[in-house]
Amino acid sequence: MSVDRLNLAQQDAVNHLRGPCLVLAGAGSGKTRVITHKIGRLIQTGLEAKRVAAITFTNKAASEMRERARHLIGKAAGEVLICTFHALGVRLLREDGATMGLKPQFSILDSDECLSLLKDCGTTTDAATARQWQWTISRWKSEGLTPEEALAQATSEGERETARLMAHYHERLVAYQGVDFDDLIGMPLRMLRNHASVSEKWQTRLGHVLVDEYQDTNATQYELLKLLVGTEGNFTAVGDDDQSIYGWRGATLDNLKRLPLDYPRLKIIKLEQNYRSTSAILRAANNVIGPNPKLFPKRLFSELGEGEPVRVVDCDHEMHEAERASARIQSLRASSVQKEWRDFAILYRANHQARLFEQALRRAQIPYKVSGGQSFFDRAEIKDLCSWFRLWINEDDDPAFMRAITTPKRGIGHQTLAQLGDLATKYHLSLFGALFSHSLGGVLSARAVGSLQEFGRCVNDLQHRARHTIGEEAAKVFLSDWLKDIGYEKYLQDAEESDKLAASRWNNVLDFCEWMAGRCGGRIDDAAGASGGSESKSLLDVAQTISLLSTLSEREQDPNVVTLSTLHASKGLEWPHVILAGVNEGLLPFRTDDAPADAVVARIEEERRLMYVGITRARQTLAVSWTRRRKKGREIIAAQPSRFIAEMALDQTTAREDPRAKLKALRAEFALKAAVTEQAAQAASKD
DNA sequence: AGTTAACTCATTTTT
DNA sequence: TGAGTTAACT
Repeated sequence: MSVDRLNLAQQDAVNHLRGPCLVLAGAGSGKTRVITHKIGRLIQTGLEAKRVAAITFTNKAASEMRERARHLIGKAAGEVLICTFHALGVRLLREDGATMGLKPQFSILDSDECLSLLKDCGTTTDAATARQWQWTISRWKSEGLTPEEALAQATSEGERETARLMAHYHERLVAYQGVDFDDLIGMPLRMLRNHASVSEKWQTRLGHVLVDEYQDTNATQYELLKLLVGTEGNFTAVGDDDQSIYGWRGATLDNLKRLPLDYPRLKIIKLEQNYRSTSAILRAANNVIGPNPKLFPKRLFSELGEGEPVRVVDCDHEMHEAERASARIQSLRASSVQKEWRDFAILYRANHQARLFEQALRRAQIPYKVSGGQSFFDRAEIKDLCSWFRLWINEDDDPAFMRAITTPKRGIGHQTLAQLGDLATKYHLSLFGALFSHSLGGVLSARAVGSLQEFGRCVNDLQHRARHTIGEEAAKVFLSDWLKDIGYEKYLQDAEESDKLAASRWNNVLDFCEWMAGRCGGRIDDAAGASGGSESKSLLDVAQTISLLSTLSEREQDPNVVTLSTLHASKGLEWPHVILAGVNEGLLPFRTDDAPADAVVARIEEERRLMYVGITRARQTLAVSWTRRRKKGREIIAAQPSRFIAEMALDQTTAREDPRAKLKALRAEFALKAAVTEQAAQAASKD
């Protein structure tokens, strides 16, 4: 391994091997390179690979990190614990959760299941209020509050009500042997706090902990990290206070402020050279972030040259904006050096804005992908299958039970299940546990009891076989037999109106099985970090880790297409050509008029960082567009450009939009009108 | 039990 | 504009 391609600041960060280290890594300053090199250096200087941990926020970041580490240091990278915060939490709990009364086979409930659980516990079935509860409770949990503490600090009757609900919700989770995502941080934290032997064990095991995107950590993650590294404090936190855009979900910059206080020996290193963007782009970025108060002042610079001026594009309305974005991509791609579709990205504030851009790109026959959106594992058919897996792992997982027993329909209706539920509650059993209760015959018909128990036996049988299904081929056979058994393909065909849709869902199922089998064969990386290496695993082992995943990492090699993404989802990525759309006052920054006065300042600061993140995604060219009118609900209102546009200091950094592009956009607009009238004509002829 | 018709209401989102 | 949910119906 060589250090010669690192600049001085990067070398400092890599060579500071003992004690606490904070690396303030500006956008595009090579932070992943620093992390991977530091992993390598730690191992090189004698630390066992398995005692090094690198923690990220997303599975994607973890996979990338693992890939780059393997590239740099080879085989030893496989031993390094590279995983998300949550996967680390899972590992802590599976190993030592017994100290908290948690079985090693506990289930992880996704947010939908938590939501229905909350509806169950609460007094309303209204989705909006349930979501509100969920959000509040998650917030409290991310601050490390127990239900009792939440109740104590609640300031309104509404909050007290929610806190009581939280207690109730928690009891139910314990009964299921289930945890939600926040628990994956909160429970290990309490475990390490309350059990000195466990925290000593982990402190000894981990020789150095590196944390990526440190500015995104919340209060519980800070404490967890603190307990993991002990008083020695052998850790490297890498982050950028200017890219903190997840405050609304509990991330707090206090974690950066506290670090020098909690660790007086903290070594602080700033990475200020940007290797990504031109000076013109970077200047715009610096100007936008400038007004924010600075925790650790830094100023990014680039040696890539001045580059193209940042363009500001004003549009009449949102559809016009989409057409011009599409036209810009076409004209840029046609100009000079050859460019790929994948070199372009359109970034916007909110998901729904994607639709207009999709239309425009489709009309122009430009291939694209919408990043974010619904994840593979959120699809109903995948969740159906996962509910069975979960039941094999943990019979007491009631949400999984409910889903599995009703998909496909097997003649067991609401009434029957309600009776079963009553019985389970009465005798403090899980639904599965109640299946074979002697009292069942008293409340249900023999027929109902029969089908319930048949389901139970079926689950037990599958569970037993899944445990002994090891390796890729065996898993394939098992899964296809199982799907045939429960008649899942037929279920999809019956449930779906169009054959086409049913076929595509069935295709998802097949993809998923293929992927599961691949993991059993050990040929796919274990992004959840349940176990390293590439040996064969049983189907049950594999099933244990999937609740943490959201994408099928393997088949997601970026195809050559234009990216549409929210600003939030764009963090950490980069493109040669970026279009920042909808940069309107009221959208970016998002409406600030209704917030309480003291919150407005903090809100604008975060919005400013969001704009900063957007700008710094661009390597070579950046266009910022806004509309003179925009839709708000049902009505169309006059709109202003975002204050951030003025703050980028236009006169120095920008130039007028190329008139030819305007012409092209005009032409595109005509094409659009034609398309619309055609559509209308078609619709009319249909009726 | 399952389907349709009216009705509401819209940031950011990973795990 | 559309998705998602509820209530009422068959």
